[in-house]
Amino acid sequence: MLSRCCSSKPAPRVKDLQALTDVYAALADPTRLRMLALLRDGEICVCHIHASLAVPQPTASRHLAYLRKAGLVDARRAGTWMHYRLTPLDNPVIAAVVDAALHALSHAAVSVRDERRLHLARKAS
Amino acid sequence: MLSRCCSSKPAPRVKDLQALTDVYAALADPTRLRMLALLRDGEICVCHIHASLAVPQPTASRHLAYLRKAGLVDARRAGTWMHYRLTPLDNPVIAAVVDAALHALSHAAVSVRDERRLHLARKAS
DNA sequence: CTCATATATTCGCTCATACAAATATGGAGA
DNA sequence: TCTCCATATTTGTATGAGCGAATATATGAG
Repeated sequence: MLSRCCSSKPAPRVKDLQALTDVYAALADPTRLRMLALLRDGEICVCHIHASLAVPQPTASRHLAYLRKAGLVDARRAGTWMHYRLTPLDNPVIAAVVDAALHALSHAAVSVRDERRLHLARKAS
Repeated sequence: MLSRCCSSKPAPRVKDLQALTDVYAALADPTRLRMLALLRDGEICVCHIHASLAVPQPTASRHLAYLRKAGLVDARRAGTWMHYRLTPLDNPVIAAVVDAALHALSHAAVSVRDERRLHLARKAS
């Protein structure tokens, strides 16, 4: 049987599976996973994201738009630059899924490399 | 920075992101999620799966093959019947991701309904 | 061997997404 | 206003997954 867990919490719900499958679809791409891993430490502008991941700028923009539509990231304009950050998720069930992804990403070698490039890019600017 | 967690464990690794994105792609479908939720309680034969989910048999078979190729389920033949069960995952990082999915599914109303139909189907046979 | 049942695969189609390249938008500063 | 730079979107194309319907395989019974 589906065990009754976290019964003390305010009854998180996943009404239908659509919300869940949308999140998983957003996570099912290496470029988007690398972006989320980078954003773990706070907001980053698009220029640094596409430099750190070494992907073309339109590609970065498209994937960030995808993540934004999926509700996983927020954007903030500051002059010419757009800064992206992880969305604080209100649904604890979804939040746990995303946390598991971020945790898994911390074990990926490519994320460590991306982060190193991010620090270099930030120092250079 | 990507925080150093579970440092006491035997160094789980995600060499490239392919393994991770494959898992997320497998999870990005409502039928497959419902199947995994059902399999949480142990192995089930295909006939009960497609009856519980109320999907055509070829659809059930196709999605089960997908999950098997993704390494999330195993199959065992017993005469005419095929019994599927969750694969014990050796990679703890991947296992945590799947556990998060199963936990999320325990909060989905549709999973509760599927499970009820499973009990009815088993009683009837 | 033949039939019936359980499971798997193929076919034809549609839709969504990925990419590269080009173009458009929008703010900053001269 | 004009121009540059950062960012976003569009276009055209290719790939891949989903489904329903039909068909194929495999096991057990007679």
